[in-house]
Amino acid sequence: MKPPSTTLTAQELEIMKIVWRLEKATVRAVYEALLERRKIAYTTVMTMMKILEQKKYLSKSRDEKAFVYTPSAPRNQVIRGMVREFVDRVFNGAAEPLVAHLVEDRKLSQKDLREIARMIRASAEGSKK
Amino acid sequence: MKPPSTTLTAQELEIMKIVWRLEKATVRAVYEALLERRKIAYTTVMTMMKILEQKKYLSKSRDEKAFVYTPSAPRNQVIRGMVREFVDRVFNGAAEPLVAHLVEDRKLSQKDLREIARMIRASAEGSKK
DNA sequence: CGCTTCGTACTAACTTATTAGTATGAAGCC
DNA sequence: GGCTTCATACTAATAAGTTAGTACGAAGCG
Repeated sequence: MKPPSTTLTAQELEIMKIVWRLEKATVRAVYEALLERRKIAYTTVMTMMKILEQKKYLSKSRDEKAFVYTPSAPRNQVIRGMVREFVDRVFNGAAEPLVAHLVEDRKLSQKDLREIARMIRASAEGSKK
Repeated sequence: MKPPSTTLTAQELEIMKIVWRLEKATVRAVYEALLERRKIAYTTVMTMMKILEQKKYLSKSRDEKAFVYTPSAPRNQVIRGMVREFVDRVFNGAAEPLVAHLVEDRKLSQKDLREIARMIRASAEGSKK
């Protein structure tokens, strides 16, 4: 009785990004957005979106001619889940080493660093009070 | 002429974590370490380690009776690659939103936050000079 | 020496992911 | 009305990942 898989694969995430951006989209709209990046068949997109519906990331409703898909959960919530899963899988749940990697790898600009420092202060305030 | 796949899957990473910890290991050693967590067959571990050798994450050398596997690359380097891939795939290369999620999700303790602040200062020093 | 243990190589079964083709029906145009 | 367009449902082919069984040789033991 286990829910099978449920995590977003790389290509599923690509599609979700598009639907989040458009807020709602038909298969055709997603197909055309994807075409700008790579060759893909219309039916392939349809299959993927059907899977995303099964996985509960999208829900569909009929509108005139074609189905319109909308995200079942906000982007932030889903991404947060992916970050959690990644931190658990790679760092056994410890987030600090991940940030250490980002800092060492110069993935963060000076502006980013200032922004993070600001968030840290805000977070410290929030949990102090 | 492209190298097929090359990324570490979840179970491959589990094995790599063990080998990194032991520094070098036979199939049996990894098998026994894995058994503490879950039921798995000896030959399954062997197959996985053979795949890891093909993917160039492990290299083997004969020692007395059995093969001894050693990591081909240091842990930090491989993990850094995984972080990069994740940041690219999920955040289109932007690391700052990832940290924002960690902060919002309270994944970082006060101690972590202080440590990160320290790293940020060190990084600022390093790039300033 | 014959039997058990340990190790490797090879093979296999099953699952999930990825991509796309075919069939079919509704809608619109000339 | 017949042809093209667009949409869905169903089917399929391939690849990758996961797990493990079988065959077989070497080593050690009683």
